[in-house]
Amino acid sequence: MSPKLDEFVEGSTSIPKKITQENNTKTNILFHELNRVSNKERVGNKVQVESYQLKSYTDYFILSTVYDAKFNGAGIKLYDTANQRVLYINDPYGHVPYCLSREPIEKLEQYKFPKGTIKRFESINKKDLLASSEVNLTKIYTPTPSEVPKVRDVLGDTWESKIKYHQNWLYDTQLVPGRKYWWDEENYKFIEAKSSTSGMNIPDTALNYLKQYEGLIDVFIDDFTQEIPDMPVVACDIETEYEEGQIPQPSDPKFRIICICLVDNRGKEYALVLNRDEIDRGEKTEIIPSELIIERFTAEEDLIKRAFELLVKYTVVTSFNGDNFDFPYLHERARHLKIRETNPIIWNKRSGDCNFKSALHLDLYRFYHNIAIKTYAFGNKYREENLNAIAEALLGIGKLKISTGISELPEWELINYCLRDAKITLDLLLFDEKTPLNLIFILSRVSRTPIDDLVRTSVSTWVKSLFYFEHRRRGLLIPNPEDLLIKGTQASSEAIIKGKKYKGARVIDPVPGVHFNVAVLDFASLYPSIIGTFNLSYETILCNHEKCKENHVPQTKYWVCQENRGIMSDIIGFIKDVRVRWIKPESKRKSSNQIFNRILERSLKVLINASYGVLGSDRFPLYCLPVADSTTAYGRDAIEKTIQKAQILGIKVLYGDTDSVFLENPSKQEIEEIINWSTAELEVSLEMEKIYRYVVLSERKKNYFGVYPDSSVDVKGLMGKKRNTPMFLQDGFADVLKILSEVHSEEDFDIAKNKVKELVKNIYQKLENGKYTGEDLAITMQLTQPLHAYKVNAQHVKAAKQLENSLQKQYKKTHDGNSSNKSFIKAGQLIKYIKTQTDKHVIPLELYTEDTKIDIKSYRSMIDSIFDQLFGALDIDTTEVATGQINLMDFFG
DNA sequence: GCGGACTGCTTACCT
DNA sequence: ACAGGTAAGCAGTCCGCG
Repeated sequence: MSPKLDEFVEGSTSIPKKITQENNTKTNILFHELNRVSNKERVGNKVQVESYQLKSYTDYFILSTVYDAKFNGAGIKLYDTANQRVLYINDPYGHVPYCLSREPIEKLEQYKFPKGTIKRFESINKKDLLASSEVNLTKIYTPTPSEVPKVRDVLGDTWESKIKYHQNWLYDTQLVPGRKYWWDEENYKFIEAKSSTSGMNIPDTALNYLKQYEGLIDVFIDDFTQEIPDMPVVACDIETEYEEGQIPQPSDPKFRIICICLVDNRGKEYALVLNRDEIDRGEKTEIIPSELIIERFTAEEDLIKRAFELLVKYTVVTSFNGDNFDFPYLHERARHLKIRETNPIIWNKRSGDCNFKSALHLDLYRFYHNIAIKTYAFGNKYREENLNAIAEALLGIGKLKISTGISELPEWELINYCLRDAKITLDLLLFDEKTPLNLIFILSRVSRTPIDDLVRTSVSTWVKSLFYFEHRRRGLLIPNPEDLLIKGTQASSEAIIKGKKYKGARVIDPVPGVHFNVAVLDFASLYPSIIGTFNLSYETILCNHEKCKENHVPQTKYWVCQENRGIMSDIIGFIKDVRVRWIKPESKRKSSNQIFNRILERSLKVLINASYGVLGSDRFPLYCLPVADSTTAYGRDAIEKTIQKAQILGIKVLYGDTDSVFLENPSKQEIEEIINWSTAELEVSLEMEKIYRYVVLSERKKNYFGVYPDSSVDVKGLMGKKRNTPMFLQDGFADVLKILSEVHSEEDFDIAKNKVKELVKNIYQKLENGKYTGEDLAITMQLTQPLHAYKVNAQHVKAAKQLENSLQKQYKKTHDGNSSNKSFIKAGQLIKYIKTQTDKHVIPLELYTEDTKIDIKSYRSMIDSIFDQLFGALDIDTTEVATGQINLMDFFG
């Protein structure tokens, strides 16, 4: 029973007869012979076809799936560990696309479907959680995935018809991307491979908790314990020529590619450069490493071909913005130069994605741009999402500064520049023992999202995928978004912010002043814990059981089911408990797996923290308002009860936000008592988060700073920290904090205050005397919309408009009076401007000159407000001055 | 015509 | 295209002033 390998070579469009044998009705998976397993690599004009056969007892990692239109079925990318190659195979299971209808076959047969829409009908049973009963459904098979929308058009009501085919394939086969499989030659299917590194046993303490999650641990265990393969990775960066004011674009690839750098994780570095007579070689600098292989080309075609030849050797190709620039440009430039046949890049113009058949493409711009990754995985360490900012924040090195435009750069400098970009790109995927790559793998496994989709999509897609996969595993009908609306579209609470759907967290009024010895307790993963503990899920909220109505959600009119475990609470609770009961303690223990465990912990945190948010988003396909509304209601209840408890114990609560309480000088016993009480009474675990030597609170919420016992400072929300504060003030603020961090007692404050006085006086003087540069004074603000979309002519918008005008004028000058039809200033861009005494009150930094009249008054009031925030609070305990209302000028004289 | 009270827009932060 | 809550600055508007 040996598979015929060449049955499906390129160009063949017929489907083998065996595929029609739709047997195995038990699992609804269709088997046929493995039709084609080949990995093509073309070198030069020769086409090499490497026939390949899946072997038994070989480790294959499933990387991703796609819909392969040529084959009309799923295409699967496997990583073959034995040969360190990516294999692209077509669906060996013979899965057929479908959607579901509630109508019986007889009824469906009366409908008129466009010709060729229906393959066949099949009657099946599934469990409908909303009806809490079995339902009879008809599975409507279609020839290709593109007929599914046509079925929907005719029937109106269909289920599971909006799931992407390549993802649906994974849910049906229950194969998990990122995980390791063996090929079972006898049965023509993948089987789970034994993990060589599953040495990580679950400690009994954790296991006791995880037992309650019926069988989930068996299903997910390999996600957490399996090793991640060591694959050949290459980072790629290209440089092109360009003209002033014209950014090279794939849609018009008129500029030459002058340099391509490739850096891999096996120590190889390539610089492919175009010989240009007009360009100086320049001086070879020391920065260029000796192991760098430099290849020079006279013809751009040869340079590109060589890049292709190198790229196809790798399993993972990584880039920074390769989806939107490097690879589409390379693709189109190759087409422009008529070298189509060796082009390994697959550019999906509609989605904007670039892929390789023989490799995974991971565009790090898209990954780091992901807000959940940015906040939960990297703790907001980088504030801007460009290569330089991210690399500087995470690696400590940024892009190279260059002396002139790319086009005019001496060759050595060009190589250095391009090489640096490729190097930091590689590092951004592999730093800290491959933290980002491992993060991608684990998230992909747990969320059941193909790896290349994972990098390009946001948490809502990941959580959706996880929920869908689990519905399918349990034989449950996946509800349509409309089905969930029966639970109510009107919130039970009223939001404090206008335009929001429901009420959120509770923020406690701070007690202004300086407080020594403050303990901060917080609830561990408050919202996920609530969802898990209180059984919140779309089918359990407002359930049909009369008895459950007693189990009401505090501060709302909702109740929650006590009979059945909710699917959402089960999954979210499970992952939360894996994290807090098992992985988190493990990641603090010294072991050979410690770094891996830390990454694992962070991956779970990303999923967990985002899971509540998606439930409250009306764009999420399993959006359920009462669930989100209840989650925050339980949250408010928890923090309010904790404050009451503290007060009963006689401990002063100084502040609290959402899931935290700041306690004034509590004893160890008191802390312990509150923590024990909360575990028992609230069923949500409260933890000791941190202790401040002292904390300075103002009358403002979400604004404070605390000093730890080791003198490090924790600043929250203060203006001095915000990025739209001019640099001279951010610096001044940092200096003041440094002085304050050295304060140990109330007496120290007097000394510190004198130092601070001097410092602030100095800032005033420097401002008056014009000692600050434009950079120092510039206010940086993000333009979140395109210029024309603004309703209000805000200052940063005014500045951006001035800059746009000036750039247009400049363009006109260099292009014979033709004005550019595109705008130079785009949404998302940061605008730097300076406050002036000109008619518009602002000027963009780019147009600032020595002669520009600064609006000193404005800047002075900025100094006032920034330091008022600090001293308003400081003065309360140290002097008897009233809260925060003193003007700094009066105060410092 | 001008300033204060007010609302709404915008950004950046906190949890 | 994950949530709501808070602070701050400014633009724009209305109102009262006779």
